[in-house]
Amino acid sequence: MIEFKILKKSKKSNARLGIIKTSHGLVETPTLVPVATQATVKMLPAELVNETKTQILIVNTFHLHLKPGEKIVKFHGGLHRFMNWKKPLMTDSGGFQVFSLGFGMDFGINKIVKSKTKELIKRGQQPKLLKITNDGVFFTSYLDGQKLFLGPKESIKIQEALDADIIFAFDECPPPFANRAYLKNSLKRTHNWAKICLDVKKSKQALFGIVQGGRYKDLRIESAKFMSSLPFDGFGIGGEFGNKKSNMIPMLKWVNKELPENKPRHLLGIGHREDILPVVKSGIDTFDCTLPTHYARHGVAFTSRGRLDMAKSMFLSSRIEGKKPLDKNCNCFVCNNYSCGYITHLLRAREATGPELLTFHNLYFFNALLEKIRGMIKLGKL
RNA sequence: GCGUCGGUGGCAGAGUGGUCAAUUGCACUAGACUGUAAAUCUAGCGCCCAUCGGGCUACGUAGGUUCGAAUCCUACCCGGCGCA
Repeated sequence: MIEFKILKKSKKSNARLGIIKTSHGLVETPTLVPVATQATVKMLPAELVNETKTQILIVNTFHLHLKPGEKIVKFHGGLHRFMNWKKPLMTDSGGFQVFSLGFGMDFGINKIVKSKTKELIKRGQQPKLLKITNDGVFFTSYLDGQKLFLGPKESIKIQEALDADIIFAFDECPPPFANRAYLKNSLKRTHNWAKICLDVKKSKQALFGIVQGGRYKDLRIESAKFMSSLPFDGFGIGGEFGNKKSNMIPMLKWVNKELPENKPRHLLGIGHREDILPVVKSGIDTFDCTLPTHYARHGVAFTSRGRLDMAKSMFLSSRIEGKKPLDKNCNCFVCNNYSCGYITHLLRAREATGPELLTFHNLYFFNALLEKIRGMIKLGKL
């Protein structure tokens, strides 16, 4: 069970300041939900994640089902105890893997397609490594080739065993350039699965339904209305947003307009630095993104002076750059204690501490930013 | 001194008469990454012009054999090892 309270609604935008109350504590919204796919934020022990101002994490059902299996997690007392995370948790349903291990992999594409692409994927078309049916999805495990099946029932059962505070309905995250017929069919399936998820769930966990519909306004609105009509505790907004990222904000506005105001809205898998403000202004309460942690491992630091590729030799040798912290406006222990030059050295020497420090900083940076945004909403400035 | 093995691009290390500007790894440079198959992937990496491509100089040094040599021969220089 969760409770959602809106503390303030902006007059300048659709932004809202809120609190999600769970049995593991409060989540002040809007907030980033860092990603802990395999029950860990890569590179950081839970104690350190806790010090990045992180309020809630999202863990992945698909990955934990494969390894170590939900029974093991349950044996250890559920996710919170297993991973020593005392604050709130979400689990994703595995729906994203329908895309990322399916068409995403086949075509080497991401959710947001930047180049102009013709509609490639037609109704009935199937990805190579998995088969999508009306009941669910047959996966071929990338770990050992074993066949496994994940549908709404299976996903909910696994998520119940994992025991996060908030769980998501099993959906299909459709590929960015599926044609309308494909998307319509996929949406029907996702809607059907949403009802099954609600029927099957026995636990007291909060269940969020996921709005899909691709880049089509009518499908998005239809999906938002459909999900709103069901007794979900909150909503996720997922999928692709067309060939241009600029389509995303209008889409969020269509959808958020239809969703009930008193329930939390989670945007799935979005969170570049420049996306955050418009997303919050559109009325999103929470959003998860691998960006801060993922890019950290690739040597990228997010700072108040922009995105820095810390592996570049200039940070090592430049007298000015080299001695500075990553971000003089940041108050994290990395910025308080370490220089750019040192971090660059660690990255180039392939020392794990490099990505570790960047992961910490990036999470702190994003969380501090959201804290600031919450402050602005409170003061009526946003 | 004699014998022997070897000297290849920033490094390591393939190639051992044409398909070699030279496999591969590292390093370096650039790019990508948004519900994580991701501490990953892609590309470039002798010099010069260039769109495909073309030209030049290169495999210790100097000669030679050959239509053609990083690859064979000779001498020299340098290094490892063995024997004096």
